[in-house]
Amino acid sequence: MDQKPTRTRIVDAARDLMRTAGLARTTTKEIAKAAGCSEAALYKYFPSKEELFVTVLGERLPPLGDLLGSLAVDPRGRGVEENLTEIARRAAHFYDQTFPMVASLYADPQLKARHEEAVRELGAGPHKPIEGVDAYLRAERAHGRIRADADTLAAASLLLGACAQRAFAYETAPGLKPPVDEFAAAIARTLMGGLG
Amino acid sequence: MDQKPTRTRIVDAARDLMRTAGLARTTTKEIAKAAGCSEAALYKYFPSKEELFVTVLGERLPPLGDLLGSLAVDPRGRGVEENLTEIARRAAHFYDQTFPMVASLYADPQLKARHEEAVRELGAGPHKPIEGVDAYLRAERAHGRIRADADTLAAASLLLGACAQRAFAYETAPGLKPPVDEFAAAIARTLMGGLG
DNA sequence: TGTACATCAGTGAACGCGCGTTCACTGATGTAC
DNA sequence: TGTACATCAGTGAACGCGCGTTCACTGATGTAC
Repeated sequence: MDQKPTRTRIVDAARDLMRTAGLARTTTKEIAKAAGCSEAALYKYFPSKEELFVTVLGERLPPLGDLLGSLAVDPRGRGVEENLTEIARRAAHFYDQTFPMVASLYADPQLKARHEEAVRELGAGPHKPIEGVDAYLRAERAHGRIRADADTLAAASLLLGACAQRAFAYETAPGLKPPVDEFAAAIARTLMGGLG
Repeated sequence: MDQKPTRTRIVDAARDLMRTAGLARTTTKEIAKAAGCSEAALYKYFPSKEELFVTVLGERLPPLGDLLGSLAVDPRGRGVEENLTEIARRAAHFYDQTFPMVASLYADPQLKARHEEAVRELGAGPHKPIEGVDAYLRAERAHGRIRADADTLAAASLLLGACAQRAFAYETAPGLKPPVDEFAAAIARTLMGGLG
């Protein structure tokens, strides 16, 4: 049984620890142990621990923008509410996966700034999904499938905000956390129908 | 000019550093410098640095629940959309203030667990504001001021989720961050009116 | 009022530990002739 | 095919630094008689 290359094992191990053990407990010693190599080996592939972290954030954070793009392209197909449900489902899953790692960055502003700079250069960023859904909704509006006076940016903020918040709002009461499917359907329906 | 008591200065200094410098850079040395005392003085008031952090989180995190409670009590008064706008305004401000500190906790699961335990014992928690708004909306529904079939929990998740997400979604593009007042009004209006 | 002692908030200097990082080295694989 | 050397992935052990924490101490204030 051949192994994955050492570099890959190191980056994967670092990502797993960042997700589960927290940034502060993700030491070079722990990374090396999880990757099955020596601490010294880390420095054959990365000039510093910070550089390894930046690499993890750049290579191992799933991009959300793509999924939304593919939906936005096709204005026909299913109903708007169904599309919003699907968007919400994917977004909720995405935030569940990435939130702990991204939140960790608030503990280390220097690393956070480096990550944000890298993200900016790629033309990405946490506001991009909002813009993506906004663009999708504007397309639907142009086709007359939602109200002509709808505030598409506000609607996008509501939908994705609910999904993001779901990732951390139930930490102290995990039993109350709504299942993804029901949650996605409920917020899409409510957003479409309104309260008034 | 008399000073505040040393203990107060220490807790305030720790809170300020946690907010601005990040958990990882908030060392006993920096706290002492900011509080204008020696590092040894910290240990006259707190048995450990972690205990000081727990104290900061317990004594210096503004509670959001109260504000919502006062609104929910009064079913008369202004219109629902106005009330939702006010709730959103307060929530957005609250998350702007507290998000960086709470997010930091993801970097240190041990501290995070201790904080969550303390919060749970107080009967509080990040899902409580959602429940508060949910309760408010159910009261409005009982008075016939919103649709009889409205999903109040979903609506609460949407409203507060948007406010929470606003606190971090514009980190890479601060110029795009919507002003609180406009933002609150827009999401309340959109939530009331719906898209369909 | 003066003296002897107790209390208390706070300090400077040191301590040990774990961290990120570096160093000199090894053993396996490839290559020239 | 055998020999001498080069390359390369990876290591064990050490290093220095900054961290949280502790220690013996000080100087000011209160108190008993």
